[in-house]
Amino acid sequence: MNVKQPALGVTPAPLTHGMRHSPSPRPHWAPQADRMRCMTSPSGNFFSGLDDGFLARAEAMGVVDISKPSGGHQLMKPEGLYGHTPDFTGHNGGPPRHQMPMPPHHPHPHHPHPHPHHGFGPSDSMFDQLTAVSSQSGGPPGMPLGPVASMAEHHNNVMGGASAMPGHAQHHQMYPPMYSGHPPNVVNHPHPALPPHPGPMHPHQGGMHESDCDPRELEMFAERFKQRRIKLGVTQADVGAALANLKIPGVGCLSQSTICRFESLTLSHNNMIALKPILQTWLEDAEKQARERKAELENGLGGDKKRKRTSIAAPEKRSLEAYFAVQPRPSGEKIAQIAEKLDLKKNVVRVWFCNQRQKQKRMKFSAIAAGMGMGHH
DNA sequence: ATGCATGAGAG
DNA sequence: TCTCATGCATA
Repeated sequence: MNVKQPALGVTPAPLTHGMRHSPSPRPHWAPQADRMRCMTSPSGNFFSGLDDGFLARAEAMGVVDISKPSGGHQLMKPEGLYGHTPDFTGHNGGPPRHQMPMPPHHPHPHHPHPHPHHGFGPSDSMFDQLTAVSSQSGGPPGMPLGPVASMAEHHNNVMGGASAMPGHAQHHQMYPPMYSGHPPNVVNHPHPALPPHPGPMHPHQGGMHESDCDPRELEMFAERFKQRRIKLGVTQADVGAALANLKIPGVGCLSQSTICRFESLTLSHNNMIALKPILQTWLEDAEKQARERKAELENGLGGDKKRKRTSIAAPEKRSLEAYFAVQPRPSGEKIAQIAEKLDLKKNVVRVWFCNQRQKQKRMKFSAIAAGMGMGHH
């Protein structure tokens, strides 16, 4: 039932266009130093020695736990059989949501999860093995992208800062396709030609300004958005589903996850910028409707197959983190080696690294703001 | 709220 | 094969 629709992405090209050029004030998402431990050392490529040395050393340090490749992972049961589960998320691939700003949904409980971050301190020897970290991906760190291929291309530079990471200067995909992931719920139509630039998004939200690229601005918006959303009694999932009702070309619905990430600023900067106008439009629309309803009152009127999710055990995860610290971009071969050592599927390891890299890049304004000397909150 | 996964687009 | 946007499933 909840078939994924090959819809295009949510973000209509123009969405992001408008301000693409504004010089990003600064590297928005400061790479999290901690994790960014991609040290470099004169001796060649770190992982090259993985098979032997690295692992052994890491293990010795208690960083890597090779001793128990106890099938580091297990697949979780499809059904969320936890006796309980359903919090607001319960209706995930569920039925289409009702209208928009709908009825006040119960506030959702949330369990804070402290993530104990293991402070594995790779020894020097470990790092000595690494270095040219992303030599392959090559681009000069901190550099905004090189090849100014197409017009469209330079658009995505709003965040050239992305290249703060060693191996990230490589490609910069164009903006439009941005949201072309595989949005299951996105109910929009492939919108082929979207004017390259202007006509920002929607009449509703008043056009984009450079301020929209400002991390602080985004942070504030996200905060306000959340508060107002809650005030409307709408859940994150509701918002995501309601987006489709906006009828904005190319914009379909989004998942609770995405809305949540938007509010918590854990999306990439580009993504935040692209989504902002959409959510802003929704918010204004929803509040308007709420007002209308209120006025009326005062006037006396009146699934299918579930995907398995691999769960990587703590020891294996620690090992992966240790590897990641040394080399966030291991080659396919290294990945295979790691996978074997940890008794994980190669693909699982590969995806883990991809996700880890992506995670690093997520916007965390708190951190950024702090780094910017913005002592608020 | 977040971990792991998918898939498009780019190189 | 990587990045990136995004989602499902789960804690």
